[in-house]
This record gives sequence, C-alpha cells and structure tokens, in this order.
Amino acid sequence: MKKKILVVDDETRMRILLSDFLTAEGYEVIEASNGREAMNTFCSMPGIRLIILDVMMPELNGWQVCEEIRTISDVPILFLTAMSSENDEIKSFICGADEFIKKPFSPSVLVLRVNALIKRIYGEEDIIEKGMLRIDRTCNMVWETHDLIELSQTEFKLLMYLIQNEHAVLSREQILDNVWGFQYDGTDRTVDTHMNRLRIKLKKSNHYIRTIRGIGYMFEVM
Amino acid sequence: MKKKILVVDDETRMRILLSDFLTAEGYEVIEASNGREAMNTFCSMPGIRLIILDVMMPELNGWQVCEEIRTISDVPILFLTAMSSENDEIKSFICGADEFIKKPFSPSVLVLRVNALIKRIYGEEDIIEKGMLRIDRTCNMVWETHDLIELSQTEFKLLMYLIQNEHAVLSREQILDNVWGFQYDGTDRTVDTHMNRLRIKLKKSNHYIRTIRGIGYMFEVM
DNA sequence: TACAGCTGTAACAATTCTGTGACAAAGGTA
DNA sequence: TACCTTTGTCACAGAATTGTTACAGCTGTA
Repeated sequence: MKKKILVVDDETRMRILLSDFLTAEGYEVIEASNGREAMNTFCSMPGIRLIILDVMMPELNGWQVCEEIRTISDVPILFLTAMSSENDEIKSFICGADEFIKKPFSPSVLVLRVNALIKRIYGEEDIIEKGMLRIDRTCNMVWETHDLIELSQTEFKLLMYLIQNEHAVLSREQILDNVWGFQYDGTDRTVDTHMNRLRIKLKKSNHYIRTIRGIGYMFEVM
Repeated sequence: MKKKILVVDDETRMRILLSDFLTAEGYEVIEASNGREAMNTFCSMPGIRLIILDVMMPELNGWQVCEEIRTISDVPILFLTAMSSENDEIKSFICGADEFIKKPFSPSVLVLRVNALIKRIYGEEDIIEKGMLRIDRTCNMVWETHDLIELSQTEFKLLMYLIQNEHAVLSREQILDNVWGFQYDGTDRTVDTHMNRLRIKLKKSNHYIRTIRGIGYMFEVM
C-alpha cells in the first residue's frame, strides 16, 4: 500500500508542485489548504505517514497545527517556510517538527529529504520479501508465492522475530522473551509447538525454519 | 462512463505508447496527429476531459493550439516536450498549461500525473464502483450488480469509510471515531453488530469485508 | 396512538487461538 | 545395540475473539 503524505499549504500552486513530485515518487498525496482542514483530514484518514506543513497560513498557522497534531500523534512533520530566521527554525523544532526546509527549495531535494525522513522514522519497509515469502506488516498478512497464509497474532510475531534475526540462532528463552514478553513464565516447549504450527502453515517454505539441536531455532532462506 | 483524453502528437509511436497506457488505466483515448486535427476533434467531440499536447509539431505548434483552445475552453492541458529550457516551461504555463512533462518520460509516471490532474480538476467521483458494488454518494444509494441495496445512514457511512480505506486494516476504535464520531463512548462491539448487518445486506459481496482477527476489519475487493 | 425502521447493548453461540502434557520420533553416545 | 536427551506431533481444555440474535429504547410517520 502506498504511503500517505498530507500536504498542507494555502497556495494551490505549491500544493500542485509538491503533489506532482511526491506522487511520481510513489506516495499517495492528500491535500489540505488550511490548518483546520488539515486537522480534520488527519483525524479522519488513518495511515498518514508524514505531514508537510507550510508555516504561513491564514487562520491556524503551521506552528499551531503542529502543536495540535502533537497532542494526538507523533507523525513526522516537515516544515516549509518562506522565512529563514534562525528563531523560526528553533521554534519549529521546539513545537515538534522533524525537518525544516526553506522556500525556495528544489523539489527533488525535498523528495530526497522526505524519503530519508520516512525511512528514519519508520525504519523497515511495510512489505518484506524473503525467498518465496511476502509479508505485509501493516495488516499482518503473509503470502507464499501468491497464496495467502493466515497466521494468528502469535504466529505472525514469531515469524517476524525469526525473519528480523535471519541467520542468527535463537534460543527458546530469547524467543519467549521477545515474542511472548519477559513476564511470560510458561514452559519453553510452547515455542516448539508454535514453531510446528508455523511450519505447517508455511507449506513450501517451512524449511526456512531450521532446528539447531541443543540450542534453538534459526531462520534462513537458502 | 470513461473519461476521454485527447492525445495530440505527430509521432505515431508516441501516440500509441500514450494510448496503450491510458487505455489500460481506464481512459478513452482519442488521437490527433496535428494541431489542426486536434482543434477539429476537440470542437466536434463533447466531453473531452484532458488534452495531452506535444509542443513540437508541424503547422500549428503546441503553444498555438493551447492558446486557441483557451479561447473556447478551460479543459486541463498537459504539455509534452523534448526541450527542457526553463523559458519553455514558463511559456507553457503562461499560455494556459496545467502540467508540463519533459521527454523522455516514464509512461507510468505520466499516468500518475494524469490521474492526479483529473482528480484535482474534477474532484472526487460521485459514483464509486468497487467490484460488484456501485455507490452513489449524492443520494446515499448502493447497488450490487443492478440490485438496489437499502442501507441505513450508519451502514452507509460505515461502508463508505471502509471503501475509502480499502486495503487498510481498521481497528474498531478507528471505525468508531470516524463513523460514530469522537464523542461516542459505547462498546466497540457495536462495530461488530453493524458489520454483521452490512454483511447480511451485501449478499453476494459480503466477502469484501474481511475480519482481521485481533485487529479489526478490512475492505478488499478480490 | 399504532407502527415500522433504526440503534446500541447484552447474552449466547461459534470459531479460533493458546499452552500443556503425553507420547512418538530422531539424534547422540557408550 | 541399548540408553538417554532433545525435538516433533497431536489432542485437549480453557481462554479469547468474533458472529449472531433478541430485545428495549428511540425516532419519525401515518
């Protein structure tokens, strides 16, 4: 699924410019022409990954919108401003901005910084591909070469932990701590049972999960 | 009804390329190989929603066509040009262009920009089609392959929210906030009940609404 | 008033998930 | 081989989640 970016600017031309470049880069752009509209859109549309916010706007200005957003969300915010005083920059960071770009700016540089920011904040991609497996972290779904595999929450978390530690041998204790949590105090044979269930569901790719006798398990695509 | 796009270029290869990509995207493409033909076609065929115009053409060039079109219509115009000087870009905007793409370009990027331009100019569709569902937002009516489905207000709003967030997993809390409003403070099981009512009414298409156990619901046409 | 449709809630049913124990199978060693 | 350790597999009971239904309150209308 495309990552959504909310662009907030009262100038139509600026919204169009940003929208074009970001859309071409593969983002889904949602536009708002003022602070009030931005707040409404942000609250009603889930999954917005980044807000690009003009400082100078009528009614609510950028800083005010930023403060209001910060009361409900930690979504990354990138400020766009025509002014360039150092105070403004400091003010932006104080009220919770993650980036700050001065107008005029080069659109391609802005795209680069947007990409970098999103990668920095969200880290991994939403879609992970390993061998014949495709995993969508946003909706807990896994496909094995086009076939949807339905995993329970525990199985999904277990698979994610294995994949994130590919090539590493993981003890049952490590797995329990990270998938079940430190407070868990059951048998470590529970891990074996779930590993078995996972292997059954990963029909063709179950050999990715290897047993390391005497130690634990390891995920490896070969 | 499909949206008509007039593609004007003297190179046959280019017309075919554009026509293929835009047709695949669901547009109806009308071709013209020079400025004069473009003017004639535009005047004789009503309902053209966008013109893609090559700048370098024999007889009437793109800018001249654009100026002539602008005397009779505000239809959005997208320029395509092999040249890349900043002056040309400025000249294009002055004579009334809405977009400007330099050759060579990626056809899929062009399609994205065409979609964005049309959406921006004409706004959202009143009629939404998803799989076997047809939804008219102006009168809150829904059809499932010719059969009218009578939904209550809540059910309609719920369906719209699901469709507007297709492919996204929505938690019960998100759904309550957006369909019922933030001030609502009942059980989140209300969502389940309404989801059930919706599924009963969407007889043949109720599998579009998927339960994501432990998380919430997701709308997806497959 | 009577009535019909819509809504939210609670209760119960159905389904799915989870951890555990028991036993089978496999691996390793003397 | 015999023996012990480790892992795989399965069944089951209880927990958690979701589906479904009934019902009471509410609204607007005839």
